[in-house]
Amino acid sequence: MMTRTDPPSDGIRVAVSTVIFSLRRDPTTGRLAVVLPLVRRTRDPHEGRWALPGGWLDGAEELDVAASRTLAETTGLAPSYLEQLYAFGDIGRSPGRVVSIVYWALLREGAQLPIDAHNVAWFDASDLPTLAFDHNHIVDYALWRLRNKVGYSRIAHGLLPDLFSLSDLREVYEAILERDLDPANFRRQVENSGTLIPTEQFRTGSHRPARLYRYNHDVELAERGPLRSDITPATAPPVLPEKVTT
Amino acid sequence: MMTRTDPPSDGIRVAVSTVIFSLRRDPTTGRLAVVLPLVRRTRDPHEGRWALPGGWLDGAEELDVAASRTLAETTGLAPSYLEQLYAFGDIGRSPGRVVSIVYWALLREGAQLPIDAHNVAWFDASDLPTLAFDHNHIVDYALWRLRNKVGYSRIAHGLLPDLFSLSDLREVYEAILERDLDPANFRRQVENSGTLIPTEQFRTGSHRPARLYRYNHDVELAERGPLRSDITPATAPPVLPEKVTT
DNA sequence: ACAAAAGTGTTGTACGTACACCCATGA
DNA sequence: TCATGGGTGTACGTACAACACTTTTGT
Repeated sequence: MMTRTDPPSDGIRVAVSTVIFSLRRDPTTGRLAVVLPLVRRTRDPHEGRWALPGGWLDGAEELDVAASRTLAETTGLAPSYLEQLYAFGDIGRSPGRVVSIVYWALLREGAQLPIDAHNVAWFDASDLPTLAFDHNHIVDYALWRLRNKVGYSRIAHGLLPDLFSLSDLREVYEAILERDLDPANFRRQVENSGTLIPTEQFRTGSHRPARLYRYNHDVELAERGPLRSDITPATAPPVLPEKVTT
Repeated sequence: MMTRTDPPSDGIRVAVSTVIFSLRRDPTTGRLAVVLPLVRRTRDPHEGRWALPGGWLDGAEELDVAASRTLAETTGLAPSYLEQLYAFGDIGRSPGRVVSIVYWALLREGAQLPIDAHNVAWFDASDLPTLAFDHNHIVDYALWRLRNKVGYSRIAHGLLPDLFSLSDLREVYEAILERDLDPANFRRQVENSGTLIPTEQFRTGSHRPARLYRYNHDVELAERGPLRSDITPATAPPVLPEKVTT
């Protein structure tokens, strides 16, 4: 960059938004569902519409810090996983020229909004209203990434507490993928992956007690390639498609 | 975004850069290698160092258009594939605050630089000098993405001409993955993928003639999820059955 | 005892890998 | 004819989907 002439910063503004996923159990069906918090806009563009939490990037603030701040301000909680999703910068997506660096994050199941949270609410990811700006599109993409990534990484653990049963974990997968998985096969796959540490604790209360497992922190939650080399050296696969000029 | 107070555009500037991959046959070993064009910086930050082609984002220019312009200005050619890589925005990566939206692109084999190209040169991707800014890091990440993506998409075709033999295609994979593949197994895998159309043309000239194939354009070069919904309607995300690497 | 979830066993299919082997051409 | 890359056949191992089956609890 900065190879050409030097007329920078037109009226271009940089924002940071975050798609925050968590899980909530539907009281009627008893099944887990992917939910996300949205904030109601209280000012000009798209006032009254629900939108992703976010804000302008501070000139002295790292991108991921800005995303975390977003999260703290809306949910009062720290994400268990945070990853850059995409930079959305289409000309027509907002009045003026706004480039939004969008992150996506996971919260452990059962996260509660702070009681003083006004204009913030949880929505079922598969049943969203029309959102502000291109945020429906952004959520669609984030969901696609989530569903993809759950297939080749262990991010599902980012939605669970420290101790969980294999059924808990399977339910997370089923909620994300929106289809049932075979309990027997699921057990074997996850047991052979070497990422779970069995404990001697069991969840009792109904039927046969289920052994509780703990996540093996020696293995990263998700491979990220050479990004943030201070966290992940190098190994497996990520994902992210787009644009074909062929 | 834009949910908070409204003090936008600090001194933040937005740049667009592109990592452009192509292939070149090493004259001595006869093997294909991944190469990319770099430009020598002629002004202040990191003057004299090699850097990724790029420039400031124009306020009226779409992100991918800016990336394509970059490509045209440096190589004079149109990319066969273009995809956003990542938004790099660390505070210390450049004097002032610069957020770089980085794309990566593919050029068909044998692309030539325009004869008037000064301060532009091709480099072997696995043998780069110290580049300006964090560009070594960026290229590492782009290479990682390329190697990953070649495993689950057909982007390798973006590096080949219209007609190619199976050996040509295999050589592309071998160059990207930096390891030899079994010709017999490679043939079957790619034949069973349904993405190649055999022609009645053969490449003659040495030994047994090799049948030439054409890329089946009914199949996308790479899965792209819900991005650019004008191209990908609402149906066709990726593959990904059960698989749990948790 | 019964229902239901926890957990084990077994089998068939699909697919990748390794490698032996035949085919067609230029020199 | 021989060398070489093009192309086919086959056998083995792993991974996974399907599903029958056993175990352990609460009621």
